[in-house]
Amino acid sequence: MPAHADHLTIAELAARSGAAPSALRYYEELGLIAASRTAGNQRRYARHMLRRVAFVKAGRQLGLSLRDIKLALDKLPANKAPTRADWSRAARTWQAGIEARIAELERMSATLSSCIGCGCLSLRRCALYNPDDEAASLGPGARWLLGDDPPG
Amino acid sequence: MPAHADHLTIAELAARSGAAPSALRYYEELGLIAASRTAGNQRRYARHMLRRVAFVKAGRQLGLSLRDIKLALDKLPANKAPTRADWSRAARTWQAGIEARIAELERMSATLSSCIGCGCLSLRRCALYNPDDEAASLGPGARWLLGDDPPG
DNA sequence: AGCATACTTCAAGCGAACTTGAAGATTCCG
DNA sequence: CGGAATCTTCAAGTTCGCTTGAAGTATGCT
Repeated sequence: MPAHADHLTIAELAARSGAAPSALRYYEELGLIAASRTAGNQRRYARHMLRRVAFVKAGRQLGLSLRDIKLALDKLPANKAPTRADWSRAARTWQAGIEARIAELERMSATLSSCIGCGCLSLRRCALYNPDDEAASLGPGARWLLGDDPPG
Repeated sequence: MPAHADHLTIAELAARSGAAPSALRYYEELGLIAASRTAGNQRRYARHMLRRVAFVKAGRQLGLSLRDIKLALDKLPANKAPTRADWSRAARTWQAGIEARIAELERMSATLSSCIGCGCLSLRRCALYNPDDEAASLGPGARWLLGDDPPG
């Protein structure tokens, strides 16, 4: 079952991408990748599909849903090998998101370590040792730890 | 249905924590939070449970599973208000993980921007424009983008 | 041509994290 | 004490991202 010239069988694509065959079929079902078919209805993948699968895995690693990944993939040509510029555009889609996520984690990390390091002197900002009544006074309460702004 | 003195009804805890009542019951089922009961079997939460719920939400925000969050929560006293030191210990559990995740995202971000910025001169390290054959030569292929080390 | 291996579809299952709905009990304001 | 609003349990449903299995077909070496 070695691949003919420039096409990969599903097992080959699976082996090289690190995604299971069942996952690849699922991705196809969702429209993230595509395959041509042999006379006998078996999938054959163009080599550039490998890159699409890598892109999917990268996105998953970033915590993106397949739906979001598809949005990025939809911007590049489906049936011919994307150019370097195509991939650049797709990758750029994610830069802002990654940076935002990093900033969020750093904020979280700072919040947690201020609780740890300072003995919680800054009660107004300490989500975990914030007196309940103070948290309650903010309305929905303690929500600001989770994305909203702290109260001042 | 305002809360008696120092206990919260499930709706009150929900409103103040931002978690749905159904989620709170689910958390209880998993042992992340606990409640006492009225004579008529309704839940009443001690105020410090608000902090536990905030901790759960913080963990979810970090991308942790409820199972992992439980592991952290299990280290602090279940039925009395944890001390500042207790919370510090619990929060410290997550510091390393957050930092690792930040590092991972930064690595990812760098990989993607090298693809974008440099015109993919560094083909050996560019996951998205890596020639297929090179990726294939690494065995399972392109996996290093996703957590393993790059090949050199 | 024979035969092992790999492929196909389709339906069902799974685990995580909840939500929804039904049927019934409780709480508490007036 | 009446009754609306809230609570209870329990079972089932939902979305996501797959995996598993059954039943049947194709591929490709010898």
